[in-house]
Amino acid sequence: MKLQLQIKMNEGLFLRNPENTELGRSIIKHSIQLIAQYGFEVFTFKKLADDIGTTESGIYRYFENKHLLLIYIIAWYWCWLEYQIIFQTNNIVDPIVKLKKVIKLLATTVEDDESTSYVNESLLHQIIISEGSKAYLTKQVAEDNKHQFFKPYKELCAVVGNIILECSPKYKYPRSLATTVIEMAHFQNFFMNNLPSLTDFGNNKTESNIVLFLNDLVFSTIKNA
Amino acid sequence: MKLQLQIKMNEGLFLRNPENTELGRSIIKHSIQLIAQYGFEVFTFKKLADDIGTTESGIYRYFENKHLLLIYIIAWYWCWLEYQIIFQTNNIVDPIVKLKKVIKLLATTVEDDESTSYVNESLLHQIIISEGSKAYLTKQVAEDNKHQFFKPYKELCAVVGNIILECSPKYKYPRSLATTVIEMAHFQNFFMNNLPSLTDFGNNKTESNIVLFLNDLVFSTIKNA
DNA sequence: ATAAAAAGATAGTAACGCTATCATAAATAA
DNA sequence: TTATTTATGATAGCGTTACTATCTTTTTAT
Repeated sequence: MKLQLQIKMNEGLFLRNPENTELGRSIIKHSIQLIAQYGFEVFTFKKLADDIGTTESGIYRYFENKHLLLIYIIAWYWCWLEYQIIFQTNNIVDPIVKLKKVIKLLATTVEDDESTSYVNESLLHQIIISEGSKAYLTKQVAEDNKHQFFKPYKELCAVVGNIILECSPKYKYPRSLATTVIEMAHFQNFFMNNLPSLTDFGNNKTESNIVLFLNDLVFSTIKNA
Repeated sequence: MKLQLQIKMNEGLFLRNPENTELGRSIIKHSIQLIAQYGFEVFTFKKLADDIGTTESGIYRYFENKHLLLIYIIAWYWCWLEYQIIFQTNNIVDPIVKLKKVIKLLATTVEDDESTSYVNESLLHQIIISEGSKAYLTKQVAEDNKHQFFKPYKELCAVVGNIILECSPKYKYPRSLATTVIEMAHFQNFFMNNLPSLTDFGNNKTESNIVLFLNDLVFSTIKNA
């Protein structure tokens, strides 16, 4: 059995749906590669066009600008991750086991998902770590938010927040703790690999250490409620 | 008595020391205003030059590019904040009281410091919230780190981490917890004001709520060690 | 076979991110 | 005081970025 996973994206993010055409899928695939390689600031539509073997105008028919393309691929990742979390925690009764699983999924590099042919989740995970917050840390955040561009991220936070509440119904800050865990799953990873003295993982740079840190943080906090 | 606070900045950040000349101080002052107003992406040296009443070449004599200027003003803020923390926690014996004071300083909007004439700390605090992580979330982070551009941030984290250790000598992740508190002091603020459903402060958007959240997070965690 | 949709090709434009040069004004040293 | 460095101002130029526009060719659906 081979299933294809389709994610329904917000229509305001693109001019033409990239999932429907060969060129569109190519844009997604190559933009993930190039943003991971160059970083978002250095990435341009010209480079993307050259890499694909098309022209800038070809890209502009799909995305208004590179900021919306970034939001698109990041939103895609949050959708995909939420699905992973729901799928992988399904049938787990104990909310504590569930929350541990979620933390592990958040803080661990993903393997490339075969059911999404033109998306490399592993590269995308790297992009989330280095570029993720650039999606909303802008002056247009209110405008973008009105268009619901951050809904997938919000939904993921809601899912994580609800599991936190299952574990500890009296805890007062489930959503802020959820965003803390999600952001720190990525920031601690970035710091560990780039500015290790900001972390306690300098001697042993493994993701499992980040998981241990986050587990300790979360469960100490909610136990205390 | 009127003291002038001088902060010794890393010489690699500038071509000509902006603190030593009228134009240099004007560049710092106006860049803080403009970055706060436009956001870093939209901010340009041309706009800065027009705002000051000089030319682009004037700016380029002080800073190689806008990225280094951003790092400069952010590093300046971390230096200033570390000084504030050391000053304001001086003579406090109880490390728990000290740590609470630190969290408050991190998460609360500062008033403009009179002893630093050309820097508006309140605007700078806004810049830290919205643009702070853009200083290091780049592909040049290793290069910039070699030049010690992030030393002030690291030092601040070390100071906070040490106070955490004073409170709880057995706690295993003092530095990661320090970066978590510092980053979340700013991210929760950004979320509260721009994407409030990511936090638990939607009904009552005050910084004191963020302080309460962070206090609960930190003290639950280290108590548990 | 025909129409519609998608892609390719090319051109153009304002702004951005610089570098270079030359003139002038202000501070300082001989 | 004169000479000289140092800082600033003014202008020009260049390759790239971030688009917009138009026209042609190819692919796909009816």
